[in-house]
Amino acid sequence: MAISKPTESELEVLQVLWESGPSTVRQVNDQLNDPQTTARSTRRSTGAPREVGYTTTLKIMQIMFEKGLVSREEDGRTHIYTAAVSEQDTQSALLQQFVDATYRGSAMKLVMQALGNHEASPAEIDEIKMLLAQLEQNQSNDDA
Amino acid sequence: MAISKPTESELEVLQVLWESGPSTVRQVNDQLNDPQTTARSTRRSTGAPREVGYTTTLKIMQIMFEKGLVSREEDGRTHIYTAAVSEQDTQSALLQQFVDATYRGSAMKLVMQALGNHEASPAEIDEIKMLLAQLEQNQSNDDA
DNA sequence: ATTTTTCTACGAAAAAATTCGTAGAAAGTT
DNA sequence: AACTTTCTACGAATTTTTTCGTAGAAAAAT
Repeated sequence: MAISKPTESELEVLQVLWESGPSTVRQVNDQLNDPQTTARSTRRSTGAPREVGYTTTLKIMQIMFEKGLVSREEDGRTHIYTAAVSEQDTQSALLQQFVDATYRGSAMKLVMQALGNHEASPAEIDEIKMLLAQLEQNQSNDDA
Repeated sequence: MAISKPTESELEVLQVLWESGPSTVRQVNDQLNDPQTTARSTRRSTGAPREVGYTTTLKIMQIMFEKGLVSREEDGRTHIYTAAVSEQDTQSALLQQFVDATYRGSAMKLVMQALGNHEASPAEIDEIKMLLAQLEQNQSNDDA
């Protein structure tokens, strides 16, 4: 089955779970409200860093549980939530949708723009070069 | 002022306007309902290719007009709509948000994944190499 | 000239996503 | 033991986005 697309809020929760590992609702909610945290980009950039209510986060995580995006385990009175979808797979799925919706399917256009916008470090550039070399390698193998 | 983030549907309309140029509501709606068209990826991939009603498209475009996402000109009884935001700028803005939301700000991770997933052609790889060379060039210039 | 089609405008229903209040149970505090 | 805090569950209000029905004017077709 395909990965059910998480909403914006659900993705924020997943980011926390991926980054911090299994967590309680309280821990996730604290992270979301922590202005230091790198996640919660959308909210952060939109002016006032509004507080997310605890029950709001709870509700979202309960919905995610129903959808199978997270699993949970009882620990006494509280629940410990764990991401049930991998970061890689989710990112891939979202990336595909994003490329289709925003770049009409042209992944290359996206790559070029991302590279152009981002100001890559030499190390990063080298990393990409290596990946490219690898891709070329595979290509000639396919021909043989 | 920052570009107001278009919704999914609004983006679909923009794609048509960017691709086909100034158009009437009728033309845009026809495009959206044309299964040949490359746009409307999200909808297409989601099972049945449901028809979008004319007044639905009309309404969306009217809202976009109010938001300033499109401009329009009267031509007799009908309106001819034109994208009021550039494809480049919009893509850049959306890309930024997407990178933040999905890759916690790491554009490189996105680039690597996009390249890995996509199966690039030799020509495309060359193009990227050139861009990389250019980026390196700029970098050494910065040092001087 | 009458009928049919094709527009826009408008409002509001429907659907999706987010937010939060309240209640009750369990744990922790004083 | 009484009080306060901290959980979950649940339902519902809010907000955002999408969809469409209806009305009336203009144009086109018969």
